[in-house]
Amino acid sequence: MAARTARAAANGSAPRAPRSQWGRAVRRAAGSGCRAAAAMPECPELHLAGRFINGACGALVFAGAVERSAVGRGPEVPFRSEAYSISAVARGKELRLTLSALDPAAGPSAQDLVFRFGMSGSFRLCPAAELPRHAHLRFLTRESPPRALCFVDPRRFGSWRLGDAWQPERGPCVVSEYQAFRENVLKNLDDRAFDKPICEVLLNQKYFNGIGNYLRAEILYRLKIPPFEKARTVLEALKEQEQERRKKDPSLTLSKKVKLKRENADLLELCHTVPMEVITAEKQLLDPEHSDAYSNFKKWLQCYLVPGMSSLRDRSGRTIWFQGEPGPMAPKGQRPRKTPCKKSPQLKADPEAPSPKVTPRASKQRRRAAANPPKAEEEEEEKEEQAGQADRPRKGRARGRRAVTAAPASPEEPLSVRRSRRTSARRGQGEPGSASGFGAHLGAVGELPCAKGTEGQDRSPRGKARYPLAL
DNA sequence: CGTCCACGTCTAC
DNA sequence: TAGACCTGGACGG
Repeated sequence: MAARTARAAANGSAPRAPRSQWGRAVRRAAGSGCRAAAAMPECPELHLAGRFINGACGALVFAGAVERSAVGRGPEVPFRSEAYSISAVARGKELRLTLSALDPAAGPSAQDLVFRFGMSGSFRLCPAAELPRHAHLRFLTRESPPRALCFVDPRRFGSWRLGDAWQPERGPCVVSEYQAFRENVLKNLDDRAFDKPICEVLLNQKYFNGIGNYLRAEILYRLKIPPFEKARTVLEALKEQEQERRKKDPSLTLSKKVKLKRENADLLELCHTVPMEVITAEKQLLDPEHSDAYSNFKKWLQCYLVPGMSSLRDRSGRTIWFQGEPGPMAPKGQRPRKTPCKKSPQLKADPEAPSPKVTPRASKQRRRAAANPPKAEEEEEEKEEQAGQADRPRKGRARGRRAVTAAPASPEEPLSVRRSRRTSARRGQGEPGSASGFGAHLGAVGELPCAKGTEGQDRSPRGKARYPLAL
């Protein structure tokens, strides 16, 4: 596709195609008797996982013990019952499962678990005989060919803990506790946390529980807020706006107020409504009939991973996608990378490259620490029978599923690769295996609440800055 | 085959 | 504020 050829064009620095683990997981699940809650773990996905579990498992009866893989990053679950049900509720980037014995007289009556999904966690319901790889926690149904509700997490950054407590440091959920979330932010603007650029603060789960990397880009993009504007500046302004609005309101009818509010949503409101769009839209994504989940999601994205947008590394090394000015607190020494617009490569010698020019070195390096002791191979999965007791046998390469590459048996090979990240080493977009690239066939989207309006191509309307601050 | 990148926390200098 | 923690897909050579 054009975007791909455009690749090296621009600055020779276009971010690479989206790694579609997500789409893959969904498609794979759809094709194999598995039902899946989509992964892309930010709060919409956690909420959808909860909805998926309540919907797909609400009527199921589970039985026996909870199985854990040898490498899962969480404790054994000390619950066993001849018949129990499972329900779920999400809060920000956490998901709580409640296992409830149907006959409480017969043993432990309930057990709560709180999950975090890391970068790759998801839940799936599959035939127990066909467990997916990396199914680190499994709840088995009592049916005759049993099925398993699995917590699947290839990268194992996810985890679970026993008990019903949410992580105490995390703030109210942007989706399910909007008012509390809003107040928590506005009441604490003197916190040093808000000294940072808005794009970095949006990832602070103490205040923005549920926002992750794709949501922050989408939210800032909607308002055209420069990502490296100071957070307090942005949010204080919003406080005043709120009061202004309140003054004018009395004269308006309720429906007008509602309309006004929707059309002038501020940053904190968007922290609620943007994730809500995903939750609403993804009814289809969870629907196994809808094999098109991933491409629908891609079409929904207006900024994150979108060709034509700029990107920079923030101070924690995460890529922030945006359009227009990066803002005053942008890290120096990085050129904003512009991804090629899908059509013509026209290499605009990146017009806006505000200040930075110096040192082409990126600030963040991913190093491969040699700290990889020869890992004891783990079989995990199917038969890791005992091994349970061992407090933490982790650290293995989980090569489940025989087949392929049984992982080099060479414990040597410290893998101490130093990764120098050339700022320029990024490539083009394009999603092989998916007929529709970004921006293609927008007409087909149908129901997706695409605020952009589906005026066909052109994802970068470069238009109206809604950002109220003088810069 | 090697390199780069990814939806997120954590803890150790 | 660097890393560590992981797997795996895409791409370049």
